[in-house]
Amino acid sequence: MGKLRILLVDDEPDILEFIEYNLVKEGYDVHTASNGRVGVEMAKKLLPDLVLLDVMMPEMDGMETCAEIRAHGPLTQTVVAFLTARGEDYSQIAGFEAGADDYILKPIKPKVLVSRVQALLRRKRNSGYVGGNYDGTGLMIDPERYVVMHQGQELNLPKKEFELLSLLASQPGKVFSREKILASVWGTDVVVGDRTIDVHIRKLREKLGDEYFKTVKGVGYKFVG
Amino acid sequence: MGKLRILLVDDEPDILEFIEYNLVKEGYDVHTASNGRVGVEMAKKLLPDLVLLDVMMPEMDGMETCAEIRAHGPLTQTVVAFLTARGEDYSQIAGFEAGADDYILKPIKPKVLVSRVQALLRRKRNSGYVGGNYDGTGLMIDPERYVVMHQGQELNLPKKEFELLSLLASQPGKVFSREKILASVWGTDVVVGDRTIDVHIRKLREKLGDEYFKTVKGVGYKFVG
DNA sequence: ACCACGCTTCACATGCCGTTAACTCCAGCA
DNA sequence: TGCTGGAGTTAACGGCATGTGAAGCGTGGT
Repeated sequence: MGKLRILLVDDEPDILEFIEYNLVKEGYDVHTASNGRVGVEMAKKLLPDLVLLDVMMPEMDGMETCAEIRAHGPLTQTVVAFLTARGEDYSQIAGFEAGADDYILKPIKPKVLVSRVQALLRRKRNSGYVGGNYDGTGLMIDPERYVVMHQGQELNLPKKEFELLSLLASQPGKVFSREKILASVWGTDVVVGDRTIDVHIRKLREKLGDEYFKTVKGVGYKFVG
Repeated sequence: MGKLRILLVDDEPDILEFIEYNLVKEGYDVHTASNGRVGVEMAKKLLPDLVLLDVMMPEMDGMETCAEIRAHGPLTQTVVAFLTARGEDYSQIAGFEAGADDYILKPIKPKVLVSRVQALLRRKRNSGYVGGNYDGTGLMIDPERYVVMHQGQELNLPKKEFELLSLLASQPGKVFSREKILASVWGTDVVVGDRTIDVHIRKLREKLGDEYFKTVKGVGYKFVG
């Protein structure tokens, strides 16, 4: 699981550079496009996790770009946010209707931008911080470092256990069927016995506590944060 | 379907009145509180769909209020958004970390406010489907998490009961024949005795209340929201 | 070569959940 | 009133999905 990819579309080079600088500094994989047309093409190839779109652009504006992105199947999981200048209130309205998930107000302040982006990506896939807080009671999964923080302890999990945990915790509360789990963690072509998943679940329960993993008989397992 | 309930918490009467006016006009069921403490109490009773929280409040600020709301089980489905004045940038950061779903910038413009609120509630509605209504007496079935919310309580139903409930509640008022129920929940090839459906219906009646399930003698059962 | 570790499998235990059977209840009908 | 058929109720049974401990098996490091 690599860095989170962000696609940035704006026609003003200064803004592109400014935002890119701040997001790269935070460890994101940032790509840029200077107009909507190119943006859509790049989005289709990159499959970014987040697209930041300037509303005001020549040739193809943010709304239109957003609509095209929304219309492309593989990008349904992508979060789209608008960059908009103060006073363009109607942009906000139309933007939400066009399927935007959020908008960020210009002029952009680095801290706000980063916080907003983090919140959006967290909302998309909770793979980052699970359990809601940093105060030790929760669970924090770091897919980049392959490390789990639990009650202030750094825990190194074996590959399969980590991937299983990541999957379940990516959408807390959601039930994953054994089928889905197998397909996602083991791959569709691998064949393993019935009890394999149970055993891994048990190991996670041993290491992290019983309360995190709920069995839904006949259906699958779910992670409860 | 009842009106969507919104709880508004702010210490400035002018703002309360202004926002309330605009939201009531849109058909929402708006309640107000003038400080965080009262807000939390009201939220627990009302189980609103959306809470709008001013960040700057005496006694108990928005962040704290949000944390308390987030900590209350029955309110997990509730969307929380902050109202914040321009320039309070750090509020935004802390706000997202405190579990807010969005924040709305002051000064508030009616159209933006309404658009924002609609977007938030739409996002909420997409997360689970409802058999019945939002007004607390209702029932919310979440197929993804395999749970049923009932009177603010999270209910875990066994597989067959859940599927039976899902089927009946998918079209409230419609009568499903025993034949159809068997075909849908049990499958066409499985053969079970006459009383099996009755028993499951009874279990649902025990857990959710008699009033939801109406028997139509000689025909089948129907769910009444 | 040995050990440690991670992944899988096996054999058995456990307990929930679905089903059934044997009733009772109720309404319609003659 | 008694008969009849459909539905409600209850408890008990037993299967099967899952839990569990231990034992294989391959691999990579020392």
